[in-house]
Amino acid sequence: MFSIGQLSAHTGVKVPTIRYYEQAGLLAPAERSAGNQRRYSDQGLQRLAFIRHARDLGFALDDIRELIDLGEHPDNGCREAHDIAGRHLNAVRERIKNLRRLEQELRRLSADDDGHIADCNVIRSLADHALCTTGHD
Amino acid sequence: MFSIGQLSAHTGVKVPTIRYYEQAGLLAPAERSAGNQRRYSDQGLQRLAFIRHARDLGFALDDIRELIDLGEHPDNGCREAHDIAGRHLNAVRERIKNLRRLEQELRRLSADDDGHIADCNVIRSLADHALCTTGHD
DNA sequence: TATAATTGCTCTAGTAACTAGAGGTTCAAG
DNA sequence: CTTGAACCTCTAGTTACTAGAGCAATTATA
Repeated sequence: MFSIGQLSAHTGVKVPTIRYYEQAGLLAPAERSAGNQRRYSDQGLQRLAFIRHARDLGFALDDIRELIDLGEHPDNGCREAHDIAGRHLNAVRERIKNLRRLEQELRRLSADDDGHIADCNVIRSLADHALCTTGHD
Repeated sequence: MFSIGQLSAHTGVKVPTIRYYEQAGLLAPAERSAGNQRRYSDQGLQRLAFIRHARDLGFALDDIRELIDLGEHPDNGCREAHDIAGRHLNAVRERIKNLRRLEQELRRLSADDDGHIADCNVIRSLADHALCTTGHD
């Protein structure tokens, strides 16, 4: 049995965040000690590690809730789990594309200029979208 | 002079968002009509376009506030503006790197398997970080 | 010009995913 | 047995908006 602090140390998830996950319904309400402090089993640790991992991969809490549900009903095939992961993969690819365009323009925007604000590329480029070559709309 | 709706149409920024920017101090309080409705000049439009563009590029509102300040004090060189943009560029590159790793793992995780939840890659991989090859910690 | 439809106003509250703080209790070490 | 760290609950703050209530102004049509 771990205290919440030990669980936190094992998973790298901060203590208030663990409590938050519980009240958000991602973790089942923990057992309590005689003095009302949370106590966790290995199972609780597994569950939190799952959540942590999924969060690291950028899954939203709603998605994670769904994945947990799927994992607990072994009969329902895993097509849905793949759907969630697939959706997320697409979203990630979109984000990479957008960030690449963005990187380009930021690089251009950061190009050296002569140090007078009136001619400052950064300011001017932001002010005048017409100067923008990458079309990020 | 534009109404807030026209400004919105011109810039693609939603009406409540424009009001929000005003109360957040990014836009100067707009002039008002006899009946207390906001009226905007070309200047207001320029400013909002600036904000919009910077937001599209992912700058935080705090950064934008700072960039606006810099743009309004022409004497202060533009080194600081470059600093902000540079910092942001680094952050963007970081994010791209992370997302690439993430894409890899998601792709692996989405690989086909046999449709029984007990053996589902998605669930299993999320549950057991040891299966993860990409080291996203 | 009268009226209806649209747009605008302010204010409050909700969103995601936490984080921080107040004020008090329990636990583990010495 | 006492001290100090870790724990408890609860409320409120964060970012960048978005949604809704309830009412006022403007614009278009009759």
